Amino acid sequence: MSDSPKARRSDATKAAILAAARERFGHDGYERATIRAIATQAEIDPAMVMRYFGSKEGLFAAAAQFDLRLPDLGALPREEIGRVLVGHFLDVWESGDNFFALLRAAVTNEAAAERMQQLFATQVVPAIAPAITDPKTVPIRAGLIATQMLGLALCRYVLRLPPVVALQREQLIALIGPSIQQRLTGPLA
Amino acid sequence: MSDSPKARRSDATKAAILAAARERFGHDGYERATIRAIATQAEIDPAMVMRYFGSKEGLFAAAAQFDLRLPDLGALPREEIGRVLVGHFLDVWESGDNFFALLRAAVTNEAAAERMQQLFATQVVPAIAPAITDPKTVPIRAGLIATQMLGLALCRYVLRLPPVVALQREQLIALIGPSIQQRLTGPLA
DNA sequence: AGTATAGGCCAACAGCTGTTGACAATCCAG
DNA sequence: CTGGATTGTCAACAGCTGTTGGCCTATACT
Repeated sequence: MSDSPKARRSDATKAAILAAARERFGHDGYERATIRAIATQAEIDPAMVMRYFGSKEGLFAAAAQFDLRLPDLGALPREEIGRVLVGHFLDVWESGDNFFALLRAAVTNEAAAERMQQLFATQVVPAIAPAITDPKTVPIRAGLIATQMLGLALCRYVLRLPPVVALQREQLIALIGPSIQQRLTGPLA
Repeated sequence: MSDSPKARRSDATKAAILAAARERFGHDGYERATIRAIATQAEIDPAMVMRYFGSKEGLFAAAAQFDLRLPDLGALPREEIGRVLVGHFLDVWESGDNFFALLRAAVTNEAAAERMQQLFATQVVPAIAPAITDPKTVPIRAGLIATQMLGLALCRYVLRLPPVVALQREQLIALIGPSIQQRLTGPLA
């Protein structure tokens, strides 16, 4: 409540646009999500989107800033880290933040893919680092964990492979948690 | 050479269109790959695409039929199956077949996602089955393997996360092969 | 009060999209 | 050679896209 110079009246509109944008981008992907559809859902005029965000790319850049809110792994019992991580990722995907917007867009849009790389480098790698003894192996371990977690999200929420959809939260944690744990604290090969 | 009634002269054109379609769909995704761009690359008129494939959807359906050519896992030493599978998947992704066309499209296109489910059910599950002792666990094990392998392709070839790109073929086989092996022959949880 | 300014809407633009139909060229059987 | 079918080209369509500038209204400041 200190870093906001003035509470402009348009902030509510901006927020509505951003919320609608995350939903449309997440549901339709970057190309099929039209500014007109986003504006209609936000109950404003398409021209407002251009006024506040400059262009469709600008809107996406603003809508694709996410905070994974990864927990402090150093404060956890070492054997539980894997399971906690899996549970946390499931929470993120099933939250209303529409993380799908970034994933769906990153697959067909170069700029979105770069944003995904940034998110990996600035949030995933640092969060995972304290759980790993040999600092040199941090990027590789983080990368391998990303393949498993993003692959899970891809198969479960995007492609909806039936056996992966059928698994319940607790089963997923029990099945994948140990694998993640292995990537963190086990030998690399 | 028996099921082809006549070798029509247009078969070459059809093949050129399909090749160009796989490349454009794979590089740009379903929405951004335009019929005009595909036709230009195939050096024919856009109208030919409509004549031979009916619509853009029809073209994609024809272009998105892939054969993973999965090896007979029953003929392999049990301990090598994981590594062989990882190597084979890397081959598939790096082959000229543009399997990316299906993956990229499946993320933003519902019909393509269903095709991916079909491919999983008709090729991956049956191929993996002979390596698994308890038949009841086949779909779950196949699903978990899919999350790891598709996640690897996503992070390495689509998102291009630097640590995952940096790993070489042999390293990937050494790192991920045992995990796949575990999913196949190890205990489920 | 009056006025500058921010918030919002409308209509229109140029460009691209998938798709279509009419027309020309080539091939092949009789 | 003749006639029909197969290949191919061209131009155009209706619709949708991101984006723009003008215009009106309501708020906030002096």
